[in-house]
Amino acid sequence: MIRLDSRDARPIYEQVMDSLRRLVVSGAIQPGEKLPSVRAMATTLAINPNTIQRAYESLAAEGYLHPVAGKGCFAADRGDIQGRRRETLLNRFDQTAAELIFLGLSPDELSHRLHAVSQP
Amino acid sequence: MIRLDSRDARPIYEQVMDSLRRLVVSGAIQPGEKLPSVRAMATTLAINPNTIQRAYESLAAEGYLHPVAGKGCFAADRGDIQGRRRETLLNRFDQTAAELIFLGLSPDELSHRLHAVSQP
Amino acid sequence: MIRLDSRDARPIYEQVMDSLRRLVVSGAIQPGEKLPSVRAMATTLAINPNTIQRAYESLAAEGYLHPVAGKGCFAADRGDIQGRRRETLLNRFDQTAAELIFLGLSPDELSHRLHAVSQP
Amino acid sequence: MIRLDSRDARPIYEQVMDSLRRLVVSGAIQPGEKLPSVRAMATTLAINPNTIQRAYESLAAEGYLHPVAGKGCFAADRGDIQGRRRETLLNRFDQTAAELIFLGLSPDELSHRLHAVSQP
DNA sequence: GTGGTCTAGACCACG
DNA sequence: GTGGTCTAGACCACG
Repeated sequence: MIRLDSRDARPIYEQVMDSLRRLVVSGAIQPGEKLPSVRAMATTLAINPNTIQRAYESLAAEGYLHPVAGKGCFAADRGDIQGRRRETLLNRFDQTAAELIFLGLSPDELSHRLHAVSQP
Repeated sequence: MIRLDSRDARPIYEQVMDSLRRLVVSGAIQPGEKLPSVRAMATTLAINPNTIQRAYESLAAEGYLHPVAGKGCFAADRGDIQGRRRETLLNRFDQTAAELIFLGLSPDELSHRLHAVSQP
Repeated sequence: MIRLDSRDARPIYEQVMDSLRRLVVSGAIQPGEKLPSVRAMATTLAINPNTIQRAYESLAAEGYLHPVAGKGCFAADRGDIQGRRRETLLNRFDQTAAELIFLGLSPDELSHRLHAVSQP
Repeated sequence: MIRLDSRDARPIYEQVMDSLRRLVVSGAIQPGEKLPSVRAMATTLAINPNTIQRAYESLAAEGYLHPVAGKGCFAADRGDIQGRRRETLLNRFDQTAAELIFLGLSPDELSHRLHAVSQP
């Protein structure tokens, strides 16, 4: 489920964060579901545990998961995800859309894409 | 017009690239228009010329501007912008939209935003 | 016939050289034919005469044209073109072909291209 | 393996790029193989690390290698090489061939060279 | 240890 | 004057 790409210039912990967010967004990981332990995931991905630890901490800061001492990390409910993350995404959405429209795509085409994305 | 944010984790040359792209996309910089010279902009922003040089080079690789040795850098036409940039933006658009929809925004709300963005 | 491209990173005198070589190679300029004077061509292309002068001198060094004092520059016969230019081209040919073959093109495909090039 | 020629008019980073491309094309460097670190190669060639860095970056942009921060640079697979590089080479191939044919070489001679190049 | 970024300063080709 | 190249040296993130 989590694929690391050595050709990807981004640091590994960011790739891990991105993969986990996508699994949550797609429903592959359900709210309240327990995530693999830091050590387990580090072993599976053949990665330094510190790297997974950092990804988990950052996702917890965003509200995507919440750690329970001695029990592990659990996927959060949508409502828990920080407003700051939403702002970041809305800014990115506007800027990306503006540039795509500048490059010749019509708002209707992009609208179409939106509905395709929302009904997978 | 170009604002650098020291709290922004991204490197300076990327912030410069982003600002310049936005100025082109918004029409504040017109196709064919001459940009400030590497040294002029470096002085204005109180940044090392090499850093501006790098931003200009990367924007040239994307097709956003074309340098003419001895003359200066000029904003390109939309048609000159590399297809790879478009793909990057479409991927970002889909992922950002998917996460926003997961966070509770409806496709219709995002559609509204699209049209707001396209008619400034 | 000679088109300068401001988007081309190469210096103008090289672009001029390249255009003139191509005109000779294609037969658009015949052996012995008189070329426009430095001043005439500079005016036509809206370029500094020094730039044309440099292109003419370099082409003369390669054997592509020979200047006649007080008369102008004339296109040379094939036999006059320097052996050094031929060596340069053969090296470039081998290297370019090797890389194309590495990238997956077959020698036969390239052979086909050769014959297409030779019968325009 | 990498030879720099001070008489060569091309900048050092391009000479380095050319040498590395040739090593990859010839198979002396295999896909996935690790290249010397930026600093190691800089020391070997008695060149500033920034110059090597630039060569590596440009080769990465072409798809010839991919850097992994903290790990090193690795030779890519053929499939990763950008299509733009292929177009550049095809243009160069056609022009070089056209000029060689103009200079008296027959397409058959060049065809022979192709097969010699492909079976080293 | 490795690549990524940045500064400071220099010289050159082009036109 | 302008962009292009190069050197020297520094600090940082990542793992």
